[in-house]
Amino acid sequence: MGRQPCCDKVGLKRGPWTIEEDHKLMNFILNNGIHCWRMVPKLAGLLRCGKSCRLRWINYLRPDLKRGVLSEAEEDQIIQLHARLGNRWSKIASHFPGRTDNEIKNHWHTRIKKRLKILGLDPVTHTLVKQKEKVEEKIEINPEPNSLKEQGETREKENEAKMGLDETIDLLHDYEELCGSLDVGLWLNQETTNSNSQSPSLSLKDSPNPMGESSSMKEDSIQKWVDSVDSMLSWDGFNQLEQELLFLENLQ
DNA sequence: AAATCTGCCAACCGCATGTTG
DNA sequence: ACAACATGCGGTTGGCAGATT
Repeated sequence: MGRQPCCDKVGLKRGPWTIEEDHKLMNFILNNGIHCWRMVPKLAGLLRCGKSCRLRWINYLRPDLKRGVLSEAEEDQIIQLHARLGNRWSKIASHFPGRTDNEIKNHWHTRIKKRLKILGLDPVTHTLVKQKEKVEEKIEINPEPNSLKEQGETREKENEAKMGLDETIDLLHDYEELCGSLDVGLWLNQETTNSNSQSPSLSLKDSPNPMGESSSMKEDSIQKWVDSVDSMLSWDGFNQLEQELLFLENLQ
């Protein structure tokens, strides 16, 4: 026979995590580490399944998380990596210490996809779509204006479309500069082959990181964190959580 | 001021893969 | 070798906040 089930899901809490739950989970992990996620909620006194605890820790509570919006440089690197790796968010996230796959995935769907569309690029294949036709369609909205007002509106639309085109060309140029030296076409071909065969050649260990970050650097930073777990009990975020919890307790 | 729309993000769900007995 | 389970991953969704009508 195999192992025991992960969780029975009956009577388990779902939805947003409270400060108190965060505090319990973080306190438990900092004191005991992670050996088995199934046991974590039970031992930490949480009415959550292990999966939910794991997700909360990885995406929100981990002390090595980098907060704040992604920089333009990070965004550019995500585009490069996506061209190369596709939707393998965890692989992409591994190039950004302190960033989570969920964060990068969300950022991709909310920001980067739009940016690529403006560039006239297909976010999936990273290839050009017929941008010029789109602009011409926009100009053709009202081909024969009758009144002066309509003529003015038409001119406005034309200018808007032309400005959009100029902006797009600039952005496209940037994109070419960004990806040109990286031979996206070659990557795409490699990736098509590799994704079919699940080749390990794209793993962090084997492929050099274009930004010069290595998996050993990441491991090193994690090791530093592990080494300093004791002092973590006084780190800022944790203190803040503790204060918030005390505040809530005082309210009750 | 209220209603509606839009963007964002945390969290969930289900599947794939790895691990254990 | 196989079944049962744990873990990791990517897709999707629900709900909140701010913007717009």
